[in-house]
Amino acid sequence: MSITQVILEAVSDFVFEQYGEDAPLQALTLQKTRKEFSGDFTLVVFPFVKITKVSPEATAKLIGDALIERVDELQSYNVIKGFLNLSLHPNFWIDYLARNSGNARFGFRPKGEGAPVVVEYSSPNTNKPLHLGHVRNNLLGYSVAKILEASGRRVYKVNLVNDRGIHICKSMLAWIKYGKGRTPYTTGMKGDKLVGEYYVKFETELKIQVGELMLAGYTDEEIARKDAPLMKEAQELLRKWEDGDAQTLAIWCAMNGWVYEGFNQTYRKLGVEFDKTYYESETYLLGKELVMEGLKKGVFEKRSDNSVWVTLNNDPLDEKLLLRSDGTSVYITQDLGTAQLRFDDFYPGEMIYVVGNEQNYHFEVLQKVLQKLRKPYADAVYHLSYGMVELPEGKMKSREGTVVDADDLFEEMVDTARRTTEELGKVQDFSEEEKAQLYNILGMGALKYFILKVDPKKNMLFNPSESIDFNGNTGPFIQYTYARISSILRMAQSGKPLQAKVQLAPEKLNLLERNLLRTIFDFPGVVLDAANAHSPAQIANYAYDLCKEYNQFYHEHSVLNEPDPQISHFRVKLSEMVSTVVKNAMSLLGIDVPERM
RNA sequence: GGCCCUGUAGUUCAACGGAUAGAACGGAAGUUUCCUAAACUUUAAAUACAGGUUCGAUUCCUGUCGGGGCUACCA
Repeated sequence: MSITQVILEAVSDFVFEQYGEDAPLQALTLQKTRKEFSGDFTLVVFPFVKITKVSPEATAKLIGDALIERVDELQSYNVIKGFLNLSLHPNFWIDYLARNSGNARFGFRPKGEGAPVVVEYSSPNTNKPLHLGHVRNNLLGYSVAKILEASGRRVYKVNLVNDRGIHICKSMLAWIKYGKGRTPYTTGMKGDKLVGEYYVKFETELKIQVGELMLAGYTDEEIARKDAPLMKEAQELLRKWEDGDAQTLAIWCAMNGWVYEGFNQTYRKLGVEFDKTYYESETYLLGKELVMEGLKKGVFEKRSDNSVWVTLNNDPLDEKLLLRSDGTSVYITQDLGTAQLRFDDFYPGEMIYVVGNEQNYHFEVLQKVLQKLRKPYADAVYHLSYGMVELPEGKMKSREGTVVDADDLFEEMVDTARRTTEELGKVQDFSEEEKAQLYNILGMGALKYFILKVDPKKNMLFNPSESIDFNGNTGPFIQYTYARISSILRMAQSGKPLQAKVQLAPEKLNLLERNLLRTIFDFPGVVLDAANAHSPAQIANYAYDLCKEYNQFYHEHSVLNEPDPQISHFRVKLSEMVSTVVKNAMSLLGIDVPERM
């Protein structure tokens, strides 16, 4: 039982024994004592006043006295207004370090036996290269998966590639017409970039045709778009594809292959990975079957034109199309199929979809449709909805060319890391390979931290003209703290392994050391909270706080130059513990930490 | 129109309904014979507005105003 449980149990025992009432459950929580007051844990006593019938101060004193008597680890308490600040005996903290020192998995739970979680993220289209929006998605998905794993869940990371549909046919068509047989191998271009070019080419050529049609008498641009020869051809290509036309499929395969090679490069750079990749081309048919199932069950309806619809909330305005009149599937059709497939593959207790908040409605609909189908996994669907990444001038728009390309961004970050590091001149003895590795760790770390420290559900702003900072509340700040500790540990060992034993006379424990231990103590709980909230931001903020505190300690107190050998060794072990927590926290964000920088 | 999200220093982000709303960047002023100054210290600067619930509201509720998204036989 953890010390917080011990204390809270003592509180509730005391209240019950003394007043014959159960303490309000909501009141039985401890918070971290704020810096400006002395103490480790704080109990807010206002909710107890009703029971004790005395003032908040008197109530706090009553509970405080009772706790001192009942909990051995407690040394003292103080009362400020209705706040009861509890201080543990220094021995508790010294012992806490001793108990956890050397545990490389501190803060992580072992894998549990419960139902697994499936986390879908990334989910790219094969007609466009990845951009900053995808970067947020990938980082969030990967990190949430890691955090859930650390909280003891079994996790499967899956990707769902949108590899079919009219948009793919557009880039195929443009490549057939204008591509002159260009390939990534003949041009040296990254595959996703090459294919993306033809998607753009389709749009520009289409625009020309639409312009001609408008001149020829069309009044509605929408209709002109639909009637344009290129659009007709694209639709024809889609029909050929669905009919299994060999030549069409061959081109489709080849072009998607190029794209996957490109994506994989980007994924490698990002450091994300998947346990399984689904392709829409392989799941949309199952989706159609589910629609048929719904028709049989009578929860969907077929119209005279053969299209299939579902009515939600008994509201005729809330009708959604599930199958087009020509029998082809729409977005939600294949999502029904993949949900089923995923359930059959993993029997998950939770299916997390990392998808932007512009699709909130879509996922509401998906869940309701699954409920109508009475699928056992309907309630397991969880949409991890995240806000968009905005530029100073607003939303990224591919048409206006304001999209921030993922690969370009990575390159810029790594380049900034190189320049910054070279200016500081601390790693001149590094080999070229070590340097390249370091710049990558730092540049990508800065980017990942920048994105993950923001609450997922909030929109965030990215300003391309101001590069991401390397000072202050940033990834490199945290990496720097880690590198500094590593340096101390190297020197402390200097050949021989560190003495494992932690011991210290209680009166020698100073305030900053105590603060650090108090913060380290919180890490396992932060991991669980972050898992419940699906929020890497909580991990990021925690890591920053810890590093901030360590840097203060580092500035105030010397570790290796401390004359008292017991204190010096204690500080080495404390530093080692901090570095473990920092490394573990950053690993949950998918961020590497360097031994030197 | 309907539905959903969101509004905190100049800027980018924090704050299970709890104490004097925290950081960072930028601004101002400092710290290096001492384990890495990508650090540390000091300083000015914010809860859009109006009600309500509560011992206590940035947080919950209502309204107004501002920003974003969705409301396709696109994905």
